[in-house]
Amino acid sequence: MDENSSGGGRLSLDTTLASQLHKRKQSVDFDHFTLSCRSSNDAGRVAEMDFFPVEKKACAVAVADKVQPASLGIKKEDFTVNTGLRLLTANTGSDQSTVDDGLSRNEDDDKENKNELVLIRAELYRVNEENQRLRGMLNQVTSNYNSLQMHLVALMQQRSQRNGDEAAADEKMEVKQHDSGIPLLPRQFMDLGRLVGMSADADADEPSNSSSDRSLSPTNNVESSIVDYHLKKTSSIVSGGGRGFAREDSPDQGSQGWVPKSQTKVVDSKSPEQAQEATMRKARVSVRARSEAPMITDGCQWRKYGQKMAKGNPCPRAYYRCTMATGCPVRKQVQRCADDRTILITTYEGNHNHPLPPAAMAMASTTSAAASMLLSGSMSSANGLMNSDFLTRTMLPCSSSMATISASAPFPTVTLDLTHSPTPLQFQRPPQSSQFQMNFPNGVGAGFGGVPMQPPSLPQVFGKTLGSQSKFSGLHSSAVADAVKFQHAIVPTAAPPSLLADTVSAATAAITADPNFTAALAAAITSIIGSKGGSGNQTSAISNNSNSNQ
DNA sequence: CGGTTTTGACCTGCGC
DNA sequence: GCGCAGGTCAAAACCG
Repeated sequence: MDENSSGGGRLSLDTTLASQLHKRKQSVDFDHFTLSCRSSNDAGRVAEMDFFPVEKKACAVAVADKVQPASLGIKKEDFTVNTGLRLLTANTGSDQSTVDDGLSRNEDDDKENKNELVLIRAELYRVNEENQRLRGMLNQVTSNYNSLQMHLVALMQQRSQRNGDEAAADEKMEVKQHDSGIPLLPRQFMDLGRLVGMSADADADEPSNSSSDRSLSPTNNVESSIVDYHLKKTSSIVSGGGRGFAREDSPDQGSQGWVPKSQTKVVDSKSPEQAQEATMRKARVSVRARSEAPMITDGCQWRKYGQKMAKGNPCPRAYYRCTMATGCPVRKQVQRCADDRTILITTYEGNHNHPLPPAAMAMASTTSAAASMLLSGSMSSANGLMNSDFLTRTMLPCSSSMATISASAPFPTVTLDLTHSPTPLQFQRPPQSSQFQMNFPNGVGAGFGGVPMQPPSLPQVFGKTLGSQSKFSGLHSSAVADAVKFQHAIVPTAAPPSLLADTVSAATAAITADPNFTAALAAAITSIIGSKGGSGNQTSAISNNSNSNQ
């Protein structure tokens, strides 16, 4: 746990506070608003920055409104406003001017100031509460929307099952559309989008976990709910078991943790179709990132349990198991790219069966979300089978983050390629660390740096964009594809609130993960303002980056 | 001394 | 059935 997070939490500030300060005639220069933050483990060190640049004043207020103390991992009692403001507001005005006015008057002013301070605190607290209440309402609405959407999907699936020829007809239509130059959405992708929405829905439907609750007490509820949704949905098909990297197919196994090989054999009585289904669900999330370090920092504790020379790669592949809780089924493989040794490929599988620290939440929820997205896609086509001939491709010039969804058997894999175009949110750890931090460019799925993302992160981002905002420039059908690659680029026209929240969260991730607070915060603000403006840089792409490892 | 890493052996699935 | 490759086990070595 990075203790800096508590210091960073004092960023929280809103318009009420600003107006109160204005009333007090403290000439707070918002053009050069200096905010101080004291790190609890770094006493005396004050990080300062020009918090509200002139041209972004308006946005800055919104930003301050969006930066939830809860999302920063701080408690309400840490919500001290006076510390930073008093110290470093450039021209503190009355407080200091009273020095010459005599002692009694000074005391009166002090009392008055204290009273006002109490009021400000109360107001701030109230606004914060209201903010969280609104978030809860938003969650509720989203939940309702998603459940309706789920109903719709279910109905549509029933319909498509009734009509066996529908799939063929759809393909014909798609080809027809393609010929006519209309951007079209392959059937699988439409289903994928919808079901991804359902993933987020499963998350949102979790009754006892409002967003505020989750943000205050980070657990793995997010990811488990997302993935459990799919696992529950397929539990009648998937009998679990199997061998190797993905043994935790069934939720029961997942919750019980690591199951010895001998025990997994018992449940291995399934038909070939079921076996195929099970295989399809061994989803992995692979992360490609440039690093000289042997391993990326994802907030979890890992124990190496094996190393192998993989075929076609001179670099050995290392196998790690999560050791944050006994029996945690999560594993990861780490290997350097054969083509470019500076690229580190980390492949995650499984879901944590224990509470995660904020630092681990980000990666866990992201990988889990990506996996669930993949699983959604794999089971979403009408017959529950992946059509390996679909190859959809769109590469947009502004896309800076890359993700490949490879559904090639036996392990469908989402590859997140972070080796392109570094962004403001990408911070390197200081040299003394043997590991490094990374973030999704533009905050999409961000949070690898080690701080909680807002719960419905990746699935929501992908789901929404896949479902409603994506534009396919073309459809390419290939019968010789040895690996199924869905390629998809997304250009949101405006950042949805959840995305913005994710961005903020990602920004806080960077802040708490990186000692260079000022730069991190600047990057965060830039990121947020960029997404608020809907300038189109909130771009996510699922593209064809072949993972040589998979 | 307990936890982690190393490394060779072993197991299983898959293709031929 | 055989060989190969991926993945895991577990004993030994290592480390703080």
